[in-house]
Amino acid sequence: MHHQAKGTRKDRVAIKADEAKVDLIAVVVAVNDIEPCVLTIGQADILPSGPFVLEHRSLQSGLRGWVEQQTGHPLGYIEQLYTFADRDRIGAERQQRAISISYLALTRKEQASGSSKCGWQSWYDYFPWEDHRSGAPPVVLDVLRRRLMEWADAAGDAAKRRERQQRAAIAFGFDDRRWNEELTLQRYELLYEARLVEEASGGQDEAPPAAVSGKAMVADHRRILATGVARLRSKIKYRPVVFELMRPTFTLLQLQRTVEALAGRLLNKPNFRRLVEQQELVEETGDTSVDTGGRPAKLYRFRHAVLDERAIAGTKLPLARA
Amino acid sequence: MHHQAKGTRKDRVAIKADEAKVDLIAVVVAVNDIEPCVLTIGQADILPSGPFVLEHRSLQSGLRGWVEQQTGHPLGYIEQLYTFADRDRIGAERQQRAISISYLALTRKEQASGSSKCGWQSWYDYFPWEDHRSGAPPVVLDVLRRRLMEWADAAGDAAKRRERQQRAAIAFGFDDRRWNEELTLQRYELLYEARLVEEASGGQDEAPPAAVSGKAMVADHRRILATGVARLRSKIKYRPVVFELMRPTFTLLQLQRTVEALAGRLLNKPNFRRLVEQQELVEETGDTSVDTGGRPAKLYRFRHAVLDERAIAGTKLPLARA
DNA sequence: TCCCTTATTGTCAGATCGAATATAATCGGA
DNA sequence: TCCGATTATATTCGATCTGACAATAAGGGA
Repeated sequence: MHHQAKGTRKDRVAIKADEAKVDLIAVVVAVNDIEPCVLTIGQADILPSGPFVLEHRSLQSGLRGWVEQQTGHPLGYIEQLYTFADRDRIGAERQQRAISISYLALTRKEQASGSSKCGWQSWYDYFPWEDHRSGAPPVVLDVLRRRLMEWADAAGDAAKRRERQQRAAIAFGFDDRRWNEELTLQRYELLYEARLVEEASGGQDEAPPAAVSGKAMVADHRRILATGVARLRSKIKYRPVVFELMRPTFTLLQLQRTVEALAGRLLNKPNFRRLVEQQELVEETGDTSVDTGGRPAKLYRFRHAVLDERAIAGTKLPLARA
Repeated sequence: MHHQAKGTRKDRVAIKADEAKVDLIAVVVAVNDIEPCVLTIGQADILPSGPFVLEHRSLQSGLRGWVEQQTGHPLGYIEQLYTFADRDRIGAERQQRAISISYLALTRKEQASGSSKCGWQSWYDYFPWEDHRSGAPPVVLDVLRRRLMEWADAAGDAAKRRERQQRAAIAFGFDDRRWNEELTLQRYELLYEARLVEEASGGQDEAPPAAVSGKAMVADHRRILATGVARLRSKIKYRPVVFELMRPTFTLLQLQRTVEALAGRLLNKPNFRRLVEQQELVEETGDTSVDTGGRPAKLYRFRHAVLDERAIAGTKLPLARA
């Protein structure tokens, strides 16, 4: 659908030469007990992906096809993340554009039919600084903080130094600022800019700290993963998407642990209960769980009716600030 | 970046044949006084767009180029909206995919260098049912309501009828439900599905009501516009993007009118003031406005510092519920 | 039975939000 | 110049929401 108000006709000629290769790429998320996981292939450094071809009915179905073929895992909920235009890729014979359309998908591990080369990897292997469930990880953040300050000090003028310091402080919550779990992407991009992640330092350039900078991924996959994490952390606050990650029935504590795993921070139990219940997101099944010590917990199921009733209105899960 | 875990090599062959044409398309928004406007070309039925070609450094710069060329209007703030894969377009000689990457852009009308064939058109010419600043528009909604109920009744079984009724009621706030201004896209899609907008009824099919179904646009441009409206209505609540639409200095009432124009609903004046001030989004210039009757209003400017300080944290403009 | 663990319910103060009211400043006309 | 119309700005009040903490309930094991 190309409309020209004015301009020359030579564009018409250019169009033929400017076709692009379109890739679909998936951030598939599941949570088991307390770890948020992403589906990977290869050496746990590649996100499932493949080209969008004519056979595909739609972008979504193309994505489902590739993920299922590469990992044997059928997808449920999916949503578009972002579209990147990768730098002119080296097309052997001629210049060509590569477009990557990324998606976020939510499932449960069990749905996997024990297939081949796919693996589930914890988010926090790639982003060790993102898990604040036991407080801010001290070792990791101390190292990163030092390296970030060095990076800031290396800037040209004083204004730039201050700007870098402030950016780092906001993103990572330095100087008794509040940690904001939604800034995952900004944090990764900051570390990239400061060459503190492997992907940024062409090779062993400035040798970033080992266990603190996280596991690297191919190309820009880790950045896409960060985009997915950020999106999901934001979305669980106003849409009932967590339930895509839950078993058909669950206890409220399991639900809470799942949210906490995604958010990377702990919640207040009574308050969590209150909000889930007063929003009527769940209903009791009547059963109780076989639990591990302590009083048995009631089992709940998601009230699918809310999807119709409130249709995307307001469904906020409260994330504690403490 | 195409990674295969397994699968045949024949994909490699397919890739060459499966290149796609990529289009960039822009929803450019400005507000003057009290009307939210979108930048159009043609008979006010086309959004600025053009192919993404090799000359473009990036998607964003490509978009800026096309908009500036077609409308003479430079863009400031832009953000990606959504990527569509249009149904296999009729490529004359061979099958080909068409990908549309849509963007939302915010500017001010004055920045236009009085250029050629472009025009600003009120949102509400395309979506007359979306403007609730003087209450729900009675004529429009009454007609739509009747037509939607007819559509619901035309469904096969009773379950489907009820489901359609409920969807319509939620989207449009029937039966003393609350009007949710963010559901612009759902409402348009519902009307499309019910064939109450011109784009859906192939030609003069079911002749939708004239002034109530709004001005039509080419292809799926009106749907993209609806996506932009919905995104912006959502975003102004948690990011200080309104200021992209304001002059360098403004009164608080002007700011409020702008937000109201976008949201399509009225706000409570003291409360609006309170939130803007307590979030320190603005600072006084010291001047007062030459106004139209009544006490002169202080002039404010946006505190650009908040962009650094809070970096995308929480900046909610309160939209009244009444 | 006591104690430990976890579930579930309840309370309370502070922050927030919506609505309404009160005061201030300017203009235009009597 | 005084008055009222108009708009800006400031303040108050009550309802609701939120976060933090405390209290009670129900099971298992020693």
